[in-house]
Amino acid sequence: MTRISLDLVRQFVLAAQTGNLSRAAERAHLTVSALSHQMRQIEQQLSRKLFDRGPRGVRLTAEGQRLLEAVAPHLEGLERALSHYSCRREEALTISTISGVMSGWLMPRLPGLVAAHPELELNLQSSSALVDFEREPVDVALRYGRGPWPGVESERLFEEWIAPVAAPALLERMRGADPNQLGAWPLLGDPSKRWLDWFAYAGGTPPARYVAQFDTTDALQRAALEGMGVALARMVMARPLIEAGLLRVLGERYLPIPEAYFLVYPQRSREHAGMRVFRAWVHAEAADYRASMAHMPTHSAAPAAVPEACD
Amino acid sequence: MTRISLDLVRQFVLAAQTGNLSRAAERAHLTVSALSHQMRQIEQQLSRKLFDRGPRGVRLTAEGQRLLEAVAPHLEGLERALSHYSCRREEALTISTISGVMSGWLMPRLPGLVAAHPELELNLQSSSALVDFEREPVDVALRYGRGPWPGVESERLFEEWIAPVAAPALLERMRGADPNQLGAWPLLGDPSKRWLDWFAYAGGTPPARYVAQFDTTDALQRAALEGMGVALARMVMARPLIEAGLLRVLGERYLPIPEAYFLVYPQRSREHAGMRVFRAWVHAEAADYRASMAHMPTHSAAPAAVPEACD
DNA sequence: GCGTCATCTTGAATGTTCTTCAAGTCTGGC
DNA sequence: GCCAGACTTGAAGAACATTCAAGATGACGC
Repeated sequence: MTRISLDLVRQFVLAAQTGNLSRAAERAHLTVSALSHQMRQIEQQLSRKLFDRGPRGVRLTAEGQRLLEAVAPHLEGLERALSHYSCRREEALTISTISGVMSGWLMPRLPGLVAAHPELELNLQSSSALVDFEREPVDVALRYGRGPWPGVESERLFEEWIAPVAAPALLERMRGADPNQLGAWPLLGDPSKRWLDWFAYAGGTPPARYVAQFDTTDALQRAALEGMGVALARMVMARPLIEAGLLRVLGERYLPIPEAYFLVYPQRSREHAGMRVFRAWVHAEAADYRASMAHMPTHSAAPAAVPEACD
Repeated sequence: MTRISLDLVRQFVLAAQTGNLSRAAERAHLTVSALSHQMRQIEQQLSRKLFDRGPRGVRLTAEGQRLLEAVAPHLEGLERALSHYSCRREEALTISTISGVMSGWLMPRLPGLVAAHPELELNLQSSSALVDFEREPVDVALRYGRGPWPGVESERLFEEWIAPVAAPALLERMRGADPNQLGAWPLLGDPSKRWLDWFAYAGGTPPARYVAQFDTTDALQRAALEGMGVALARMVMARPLIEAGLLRVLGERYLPIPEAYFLVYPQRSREHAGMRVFRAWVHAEAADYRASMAHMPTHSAAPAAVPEACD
């Protein structure tokens, strides 16, 4: 027995409840001819005559009535479930970024946006992988990398700097050590492998080994906060911690890296109600952030060997 | 928002419950590639990532899990409803014919078939319209007409005769009238308009008007039984009543007409389990019936003007 | 009985979607 | 590092869906 197409069943219910193929076809955005073919097809699949056709529309046969009663409640439940599921709140703007950027840059600034625009509804998501805008209900992402990326809009927001940071407790323990001779300090492995770049920039000898290796920036940062060692931190994430006194920068230098932060979104997001507001706000905040980072003592550094892109 | 295809939802549930696209594709009788495309499509339609793909199969994301839970019960209900509905009992042979033939010819003989073949399961349907074998779950029909009909097998069973019949009560009331002078009797209109043929065959003058007109043979027969008038009856239907004494033939003559009875069935019915048995039996019964009708006094008559075909 | 109208049907042509094929990617286990 | 299993991807071909145009049907009004 042939598998009955559920889409055909759906059309049958529509026709049955409308009682008129012409009107049902309109509702389905088809010609009456297409619907007529469909009804014939389902009758063939079921080997049953479901409608009596007449010049005043169609009437269900007894069997058609039975089928309608059997399937309509389930179909309704199914449609309702799908409707709930796929009904993204069009008014909520869905923003995605990695958790470090979320907590270190976006969240501290968001109260300003919410205060200025109470009508905005935001949906915030942390993710460690690049957003697939085709498959995921994300409207916009703050993405770290070298950009631009194909198929999406990529608007540069601000650069990134790295510097060695450590917890006050560690500094206390290493009281007599020279903060410019990092080779003698307990260093935490860098997920992005930038210690060599740092030593090339600042001079000195890299250590033969690190205290531990980490696969995410979050884990690295937590280890640094615990005083496990010196981390080569990204400023966008570390800066609030530094300003809070939870971490200290060793020395006075910051190394700019080729990666930057971008506002990334697919074409479809242009039409989103909150997109214009959010985008303008992010660019303004990024400009402020760039200005506040402008007093950093910097030199041009050689590009890092391995590019990394994260949302 | 695009309408979600229910057939895609069904495939999603299959893949989700199988937890492996390759095996699910086998179950769906597709290549894994087709299923992969489908899963991608539904993810796009819903703008959601439903699966995490891995080398050991697929795992539902949280959203995929939510969707599964939301739709699975309804889908199951729908599939069950459809399954019940479309599940013809393959072992039951569905036979259709008009009610007069059903009661006058088939039913009186069926006990013989059932006794000889207790394993047979029959589904009997009366219908006044020609069976549409494409749309209706009928395996075989006894059809009246001139045959053959396109798209189906048409096997001739036996001829048909007509004769004027009346109830004993009417005969009693018309005790002094000549049964060969029907023009003087109260005649019931014939649905097939054959009174003119009869008078051309038997002589005499048709009446200016009939007692009443009827749109079906059943109604005509009932009126005759009530003694309303003389009906021009078809023997296949009237004969049991005549043999029961409920109706009498006026005179000694029977007029053969061009229409006959056929066994009609679509190609697909050849494979039906009970078809061979039923078909052989019907042909044997038809042969017996033809033999029993062979002693009827008959002449060749002009063909009737309007052909009629009924199952 | 005839004409009109609304509705549905039908077959063929055209457009769209689905499936397969072939090549590729990814990951875990050895 | 290699291999196998599982899934992905784009293009080609197959299958299906829809439209178009002509036709059929039945109810209604004249």
